[in-house]
Amino acid sequence: MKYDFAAVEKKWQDKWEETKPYAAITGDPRPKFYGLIEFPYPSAAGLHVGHPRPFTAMDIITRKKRMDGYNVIFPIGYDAFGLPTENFAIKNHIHPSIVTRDNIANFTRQLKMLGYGFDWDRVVNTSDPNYYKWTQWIFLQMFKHGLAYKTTMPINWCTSCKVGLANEEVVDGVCERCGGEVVRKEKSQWMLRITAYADRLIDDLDDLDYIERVKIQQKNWIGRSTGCEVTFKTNTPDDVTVYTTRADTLFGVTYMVISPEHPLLPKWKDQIENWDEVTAYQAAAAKKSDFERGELNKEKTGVLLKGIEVTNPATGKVVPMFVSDYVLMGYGTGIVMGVPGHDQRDWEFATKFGLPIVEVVSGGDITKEAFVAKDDSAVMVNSGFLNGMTVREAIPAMKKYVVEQGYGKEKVNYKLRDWVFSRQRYWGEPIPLVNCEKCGWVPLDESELPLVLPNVESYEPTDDGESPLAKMTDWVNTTCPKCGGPAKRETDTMPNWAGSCWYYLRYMDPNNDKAPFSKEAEEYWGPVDWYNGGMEHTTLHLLYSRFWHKFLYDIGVVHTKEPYAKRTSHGMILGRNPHYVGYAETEEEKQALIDHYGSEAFRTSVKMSKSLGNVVNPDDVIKEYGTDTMRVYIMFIGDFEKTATWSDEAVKGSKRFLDRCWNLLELVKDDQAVTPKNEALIHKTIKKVGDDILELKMNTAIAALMTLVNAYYTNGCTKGDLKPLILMLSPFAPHLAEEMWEQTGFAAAEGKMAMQMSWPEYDEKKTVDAEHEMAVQVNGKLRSTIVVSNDADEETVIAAALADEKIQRQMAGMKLVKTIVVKNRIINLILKKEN
RNA sequence: GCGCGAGUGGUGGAAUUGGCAGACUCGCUAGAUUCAGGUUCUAGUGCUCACUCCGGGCGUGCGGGUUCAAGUCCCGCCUCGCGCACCA
Repeated sequence: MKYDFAAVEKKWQDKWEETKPYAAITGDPRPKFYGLIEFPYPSAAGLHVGHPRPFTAMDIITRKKRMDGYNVIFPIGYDAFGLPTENFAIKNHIHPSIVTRDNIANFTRQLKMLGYGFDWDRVVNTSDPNYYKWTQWIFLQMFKHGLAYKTTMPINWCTSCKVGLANEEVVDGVCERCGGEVVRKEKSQWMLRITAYADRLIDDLDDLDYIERVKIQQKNWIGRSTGCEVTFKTNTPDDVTVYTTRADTLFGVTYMVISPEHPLLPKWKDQIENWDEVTAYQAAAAKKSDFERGELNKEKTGVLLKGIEVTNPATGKVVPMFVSDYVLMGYGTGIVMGVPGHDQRDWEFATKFGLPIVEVVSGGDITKEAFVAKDDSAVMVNSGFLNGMTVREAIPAMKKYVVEQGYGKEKVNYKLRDWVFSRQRYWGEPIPLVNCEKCGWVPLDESELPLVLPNVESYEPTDDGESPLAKMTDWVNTTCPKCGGPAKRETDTMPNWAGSCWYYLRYMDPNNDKAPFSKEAEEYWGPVDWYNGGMEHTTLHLLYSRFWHKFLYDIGVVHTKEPYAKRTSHGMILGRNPHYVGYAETEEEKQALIDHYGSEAFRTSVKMSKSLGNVVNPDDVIKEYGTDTMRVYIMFIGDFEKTATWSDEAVKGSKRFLDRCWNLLELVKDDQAVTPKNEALIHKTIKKVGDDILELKMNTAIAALMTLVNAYYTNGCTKGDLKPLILMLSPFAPHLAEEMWEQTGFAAAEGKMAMQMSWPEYDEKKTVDAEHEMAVQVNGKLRSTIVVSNDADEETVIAAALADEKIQRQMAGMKLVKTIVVKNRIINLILKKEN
């Protein structure tokens, strides 16, 4: 009887739809387990093969957890606001809400087809007013607590999307989403004060079970550094303050540099003798994009500020000041002390402008390059009272001196900037604030929420940088909730990251219309026990939502400091590179590819993309092989954390494995006892598969199941053998497992589906074979193997090894000088020539 | 440049504390089953020398080292991927 996957999968999916075995029960006495995957953005293209990798993995984990007796919540939803939908809507003249509705319907169909154990009664949609009402509510709480503020600042403006971007959304100087050119534009923007949480976002990582590279990346992104500010006197009415982490090098300062955007420059206009030259430099710097300015290895530029003198507080010496764009206005104080002996950038600048280079830390050759000591045990020279100290000692000594003398203070700095929270686009949450001439920015009353996104005629973005909502004068003109006077609504919308900051909380109580979620639900389900998602969200969504959660904790809305107890990450699924030179059939084709693509063509696999024609559609795979095959293959493809390349060929192996499982039904003996020859392997497999699932090693778990099935074919198979196999198969291939469970009569006997059974138990003692094969080495080289009983002592084992025929041959003319025995593994005999 | 990770057969990838390298796949070879096979089953498959048999040598990016024993540990390199990037 051939396995009819299409009919069987449909049958069980219908049954699950009807009986809802995946419903999560708030308040249930069983221990809870909250497994979370990043909810998809419902694009018009539908699900691609990248989605099933993390989804299937968490589906398997949550199924295993259910079998271990947990009350599991495994929810799904849609991150539905955002630019691609809006752009698609504009292009096809369909309203974004319609596009979203259709895309969600398609995603839902595909996700159901994959047989995931989601609780479909908890679906959330961030663009639903019942949802974004609470996104707006949280924003208002932030506003009331001073964490949201409006300011005019240069922002990253994507010329193609016509929208402002957060720093995190600019990659290699272009828009992360569309690759469009990003320029600087002065705009009045809503900002969220994420920097107020910088320390906690770093420090609280220590107690979390996140994979290390996520922690490291977040720490690096926040970029905390501890140093001090030092104030220098000038010959102007203004002192200048610099930030440095290397206070120990203060004696090595030979010049100062100020950023071209620094507000002190215009103040000094009359005192700067070469003002024309300076303004010309400022103009040139302003023209460059951030990306150009940041490009390394380019030659340093700058202009001496003639007439400005700065006094080094440590030495009392007067040094010149320059303006140069290698100093950033956005970090530190916008003014830097130049220590060319011990900072490579300063060294390059000083070399170019012929400035003196002083050695204050010994150990390098500062005529060739700056000496930046790798460890802090280098010794100070030419540094007054610091002489003879190590760098390690000198830094605090100088800090102390600076503070005591009143020259400055200790200071912590961060690379993290506040979060640009406005978008000049239509398809996002309206910001629930109005601007009153008298009262300024006033929040809507909470009873007014949700502030619904109005229907507009034209939601196309504008070149002037105003939101499409700005044209809706009826909607924009309103009254002030405070004084009743005329006021205007904010017309920018929130970024698409807003809705995803708290969706995991809404899942706990998705239909609540009195609060974002009930206290009981949050106290029962929180925090998320295991969250899997892409590395690309580490410094975006993951950081943002930790920030929001901490704020909610501070105002008493949630009971945990952190939203996610554990975070893992999956690797990308790549497609075959059709331009890989090795795939070319003729020499001419090969040459043409090399000429045309250069080194790029040498990669065997690349990101899937429509233009390359290497996109794999899950629908097609499921149609040809079935859902269970898709699930097993995407897990078997390789190490979960690493990138993997899709192979149509290899899918067959998973299909064949499932067919072999099914075909066991034809040879199974109607006997509830376990076949003795299979017993140890069954116990070993139960242990291994169970452990592997919870370590995300699905590939080796499946390999172990394959080994077990192969053994059944060799040793024979009873119903007693089949039972644990079906149960172990159930998280991976739930449809096949249920069908086999039913066909073998277990379903009737147990009165439950396989997925509702307990995970099979194993006996540690029975995982050990009665006999072991041991390797016998002579002088470290494998020469033979012997079989010994499990409890054989060392003497017996050595005796057996020496009695072995092959070993006997090795022994001729040799004497035994030493033996090493590793229990159940290896015997190493050290032989020497007999003289 | 800095940070993180990875280099293992024709292929994807396995290998607890250092303990038989290549589990499990795909592919390939041979045989069986089948009207047929893009089905199924059985056996084989790192390279190489010897193949009548016993067997020998070499093998985890490169070069050294520690050890009875190294894919795994140490030192020095190379290559690739990802992240950050003038952060003072």
